[in-house]
Amino acid sequence: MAFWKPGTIAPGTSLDRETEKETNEALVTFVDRGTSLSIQQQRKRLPIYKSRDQILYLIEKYQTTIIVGHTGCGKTTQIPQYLNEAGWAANGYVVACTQPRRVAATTVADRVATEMNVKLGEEVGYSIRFEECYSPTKTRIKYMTDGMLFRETFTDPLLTQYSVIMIDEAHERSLYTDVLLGILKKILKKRPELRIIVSSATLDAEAFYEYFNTNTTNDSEKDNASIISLEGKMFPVDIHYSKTPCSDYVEASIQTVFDIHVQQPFGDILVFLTGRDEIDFAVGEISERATTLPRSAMKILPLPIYAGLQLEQQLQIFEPAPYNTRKVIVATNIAEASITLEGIVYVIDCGFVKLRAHNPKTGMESLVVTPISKASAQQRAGRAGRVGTGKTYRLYTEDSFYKLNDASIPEIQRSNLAQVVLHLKALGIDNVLRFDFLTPPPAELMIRSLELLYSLKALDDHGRLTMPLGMQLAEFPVDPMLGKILLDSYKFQCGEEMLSIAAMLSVQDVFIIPSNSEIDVDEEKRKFTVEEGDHITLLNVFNAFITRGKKSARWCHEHCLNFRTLSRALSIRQHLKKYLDRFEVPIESCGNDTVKIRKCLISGYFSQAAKMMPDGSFRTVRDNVILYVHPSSVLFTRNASWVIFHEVVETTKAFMRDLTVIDPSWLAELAPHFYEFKKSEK
DNA sequence: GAGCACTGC
Repeated sequence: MAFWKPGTIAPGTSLDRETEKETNEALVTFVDRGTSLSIQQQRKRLPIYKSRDQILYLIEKYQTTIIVGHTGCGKTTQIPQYLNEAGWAANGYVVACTQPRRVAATTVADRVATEMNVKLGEEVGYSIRFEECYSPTKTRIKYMTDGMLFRETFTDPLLTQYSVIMIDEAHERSLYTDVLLGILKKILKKRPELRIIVSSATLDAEAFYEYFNTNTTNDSEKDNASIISLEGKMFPVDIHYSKTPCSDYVEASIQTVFDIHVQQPFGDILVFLTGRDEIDFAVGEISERATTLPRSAMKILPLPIYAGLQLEQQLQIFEPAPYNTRKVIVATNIAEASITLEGIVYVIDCGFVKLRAHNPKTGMESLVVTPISKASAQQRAGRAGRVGTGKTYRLYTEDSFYKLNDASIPEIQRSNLAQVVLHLKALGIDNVLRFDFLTPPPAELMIRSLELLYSLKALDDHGRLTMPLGMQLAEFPVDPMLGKILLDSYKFQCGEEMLSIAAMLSVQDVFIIPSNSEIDVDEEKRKFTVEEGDHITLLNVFNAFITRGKKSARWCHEHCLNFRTLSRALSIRQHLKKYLDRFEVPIESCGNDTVKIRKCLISGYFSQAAKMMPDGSFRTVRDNVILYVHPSSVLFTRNASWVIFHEVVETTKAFMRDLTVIDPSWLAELAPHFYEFKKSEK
C-alpha cells in the first residue's frame, strides 16, 4: 500500500473519475512491486485476472454479458485487452468501450496504450467530441464517450466495425447509455455475431440481465445473456447513522465536521451538500468556528468544490494541506463520481442531491433538492474507503436509509427527449412510443417532444421525419430549436451571428462568480449589455473574446469572464459550422442588424414567447403560464413587454433564462402555422 | 426585485 507523506503530492491525485483512478491504483501497485516485474506480469496480478478465462468464455457463449465489478478491479482497462488477445479485434474488427465522461475515455485509453506498449492513437485510441485520436485502419481497441458511439449510429446504423461493445458505468444510466442500450438490443437481432458487455456497479445488474435475456423458455441453455461478479479492492467503511432525523443538514454537517476533528485521528473529511449556497455557507462557518479551537489543536482547512468554480479554485482541493492541518472538502455531487480525491477517511453525507426534473405539461425544467438513492449513499460512503478503513456519517436515520429508492430515476425519464426522438426516427424507428427502453420514459415526455418537432416541421402529419429539415435537425448536435435557427439563418443573412449565439447558449457560467467582492461582475457585465436582451449580449461577449480579447485567459480574467467556458464555446462554434457547411447553408453576417438576429431567433423559439403583465411578471403566449425574468438576465433590471426565451428553470419561482425582446407582430409573421394551430386547437 | 446539481454530442 502506498502511504502519503504530508507535504508531498498525494499519489494519483488528479481531476479525474473512478475509472481513471482504477488505472492509477494499478500503477501504484506496479511501482510498489518494484521495477523487476514486466507490465504483463503486473497485469496478471490484478484481481480480475483470475476471472479472465471465465469472462472470455461467457462472451463467446452469450450475446450479452453483464459484468458486476467494483472500482479497482481493472475491468475497464483489462477486459478490452483480453478481448484483443483472444482475437476479437482481428480481421479489421474493433473492440469499443464507452464511458459517460470525456476524461475517463482519454485517460483509460492512455493507460491501456502504455500497458500494450503501443502509441496512443494507433492500436489503442479514443474518440470524444472535438478530439479524435485513433486510426481507422490500425485501431483495435477504442475508448469513447457514450455520446460519440450514439453519433456513430448515424453513419453506420449496425455499428458493423465493432465485434464487441462494452458499455461501462452503465449503472449511472446516462441519457446516452440508455438510448444506446435500446439501440444495441435491436442491433443484436440483426448481428448475431456481435457481443455486448454491460458493466455496472451493483444494484441494476439484474435489470440489465432481464432486459437482454430474451429467452422466454425454462431451458437456461437457450439464455442469451449472463452475469458475472468480480471481486474488488475496497477497504471496509463504518457507517454511522443519525439517531434522530435532523432538521437542518447544513448545520448538522458543520457540527459533525467538528466532532470528527476533535475526536477522530488524522484524515481528511469529505462533506456532501447539494449546492453552491450551502457549500459557501458551510465553508464560511467552518472557518469561523475553527478560530475557537484551542491553539494546540490540529488546524482545519475547509475547501469548496462544485462545477461552477473556476479551475484554479477547483485545483486547490488537490493541494496537500499544510502541516498538522486537516482538509475538509465540501462538495456537490461532483465528488460522487466525477472527481476522485485521495486521503479521504471520513465522509459526511447529508442524504440529498439537487436533481433536474422536466415537467412535460409545461416544458419547464426544475432543480429540486431530492433524497438520494441507496446506490448513491453507498457510492458516497465508498469515498471513505479508498486509502484504508474509513468512516461515513449519514445525517439521516437508518430507518430512512432503508426507505430510499434503490437507484435514482434514470435521466431518460426526466429529460427533454426531442433530440432522442429525432435520432430514433432518423434510425428508422417510427413508433418511438413503442421503443423497447430499459425503463420507458413517461408517455407525456415523448408526446411533448413529438408536438414540438411537429411544430418545427421536423415531422410531417404522419410523424415521419421531413426531408431535409428533419434529418438535418436529427444530425445536428444541438437542441432542435437551436438547430432550426441555425438552418434558417441564411434567410436572415445572420449565419455568423447565429453560430456564435448557439455556441454560447450551449455553455453555462459565462460570467465568473468571484469568491471575494472586490470585483464588480455586474459592472463588467454592463459593458457587453444591450437592451435587446441576453442573446445579443452573449454575442457581444463572444465577439469581444475573439477580437479585443484575442482569446486570452488574462483578458477574460480582467472582464470577469470564464476563459474555459469561452474556449469551449469557440470549439462548439467550429463544430456547428462544420455541420452548416455540410448542409450547404450559406453563412453570412448581418453586421449590427439586431432585427435580423431577433427574427431568426423566433424561427426556432416561437413557441417560447411571453408577454409582460402590469405587475412585471410574464405569461407565456402558448399556455398562459406565469414566468419571471431570471436574475442573471440583462432584462432583469429592464422593462420589456414581449420576449422569447431559451429555457425555463424552476427554483424558487419559474424563471426564464436567456431572453430577447421581440415585436409581437413578428410571431404572426414568422410562425403563422404555430399560432393558427394553437387557435384551431382552442 | 434576487440566483446558478452534473454530464454529453
